[in-house]
Amino acid sequence: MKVINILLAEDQTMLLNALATILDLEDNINVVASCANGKQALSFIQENPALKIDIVLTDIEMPDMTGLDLAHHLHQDNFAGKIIILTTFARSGYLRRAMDSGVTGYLLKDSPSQELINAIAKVHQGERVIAPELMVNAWMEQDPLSEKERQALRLAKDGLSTDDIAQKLFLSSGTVRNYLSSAANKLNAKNRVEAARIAHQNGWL
Amino acid sequence: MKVINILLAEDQTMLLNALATILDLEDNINVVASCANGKQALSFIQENPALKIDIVLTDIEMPDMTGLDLAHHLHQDNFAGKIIILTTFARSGYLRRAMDSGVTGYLLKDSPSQELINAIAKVHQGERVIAPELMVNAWMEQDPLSEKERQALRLAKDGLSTDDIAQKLFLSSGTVRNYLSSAANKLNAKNRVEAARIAHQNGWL
DNA sequence: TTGAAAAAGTGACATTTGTCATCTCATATT
DNA sequence: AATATGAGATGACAAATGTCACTTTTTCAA
Repeated sequence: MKVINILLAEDQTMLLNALATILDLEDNINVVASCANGKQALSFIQENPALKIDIVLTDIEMPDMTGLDLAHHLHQDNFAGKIIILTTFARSGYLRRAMDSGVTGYLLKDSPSQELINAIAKVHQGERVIAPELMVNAWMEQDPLSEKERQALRLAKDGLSTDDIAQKLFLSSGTVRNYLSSAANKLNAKNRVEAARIAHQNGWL
Repeated sequence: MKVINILLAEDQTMLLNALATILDLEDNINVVASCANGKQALSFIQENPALKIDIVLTDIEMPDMTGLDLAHHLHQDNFAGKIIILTTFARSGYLRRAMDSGVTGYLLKDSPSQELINAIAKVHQGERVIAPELMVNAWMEQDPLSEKERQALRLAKDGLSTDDIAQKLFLSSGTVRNYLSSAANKLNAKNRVEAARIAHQNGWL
């Protein structure tokens, strides 16, 4: 029987350990590395070019380097294996970015662990596996925000004042207000706070 | 050897399944039930009074009923077993409420799975186990918010306007502004958004 | 190099939010 | 009955935010 070599990247140690254990219980799966973030995973892969890694299974939101950034880097390096994203969030923006980075599997942490095991087998055989929750509104509308609007929203989300945001972004406060106003407009929000919430929920921040 | 009977409550199915699997691998641990939220767990316990459950291991933030509410109910019902909280967040407000509900273990999902297994053994022997990250600022300052301030902040966090909040709480908009103002004051925040963020981070919402 | 587009800034005004002193009214206290 | 006490309301003002038309500056391709 062919063994599938897997690298894990997940910042929640409890889940990382638990996943490593249950995957290793499968006799056609071999966990070759457990990493706490994208940077660790990327380093490991680059420093062990001889090691055959069939699948990288990674979370998205992690410190140092996110799973999306990891996928992006691997894609550019022509990484030979497949990439599966395992995340809490059914955000269409995340899925889009994942697809753009050549990801072939996107599962939610809400699904049963057996589904992960099935997905690993399918992806290894060359299939795509996308959690059904995402297919629904996946191609809804894409991120309407400009980069500056995104940056301003990100700061506004934490309650920074217009002036504080202006300082951080090296912009005039008037410009910041313009950006936030247009962002709220694009997202049909009544104010910057609601706009930030909507953008965040869609994976646009 | 004495077997420890455990009930799990965790809304993230992947983690729930994985934890159930690795705990069942331990030969002195028996997972008697896996529940998706506090309500399910409470029902199961109430409907199976004959079943001996030594430990309830529960997440906090879950739909329908949180782990803190579950602990509160069990405490009032004089539940015979121990309760261990397993959560992502090191929020002092959560810990305080947990302690008030007779919880004897509080672990973070950031810690390795082996630590959970150790904690289960210790708690079963009557010890308390609190994640060290919590001890640091645990008794810092307690929740300074009034109930109305809390409610107002919760709504303000999502970007509701003063008037919207007033409607939902059946208060005049002036009163809402007073509450939000005094909340921001208590939390040393510059505005309602920052106040909501601080309160949320401390587990006060 | 020039001229259209994009990015950033300005100014004016309306609306919302923050602050605070004060008022009302129902509920306890004695 | 007299009086505290606290939740909620009000009004006035300051400050921040939202909106929009318009100007200036930068960028970059023809």
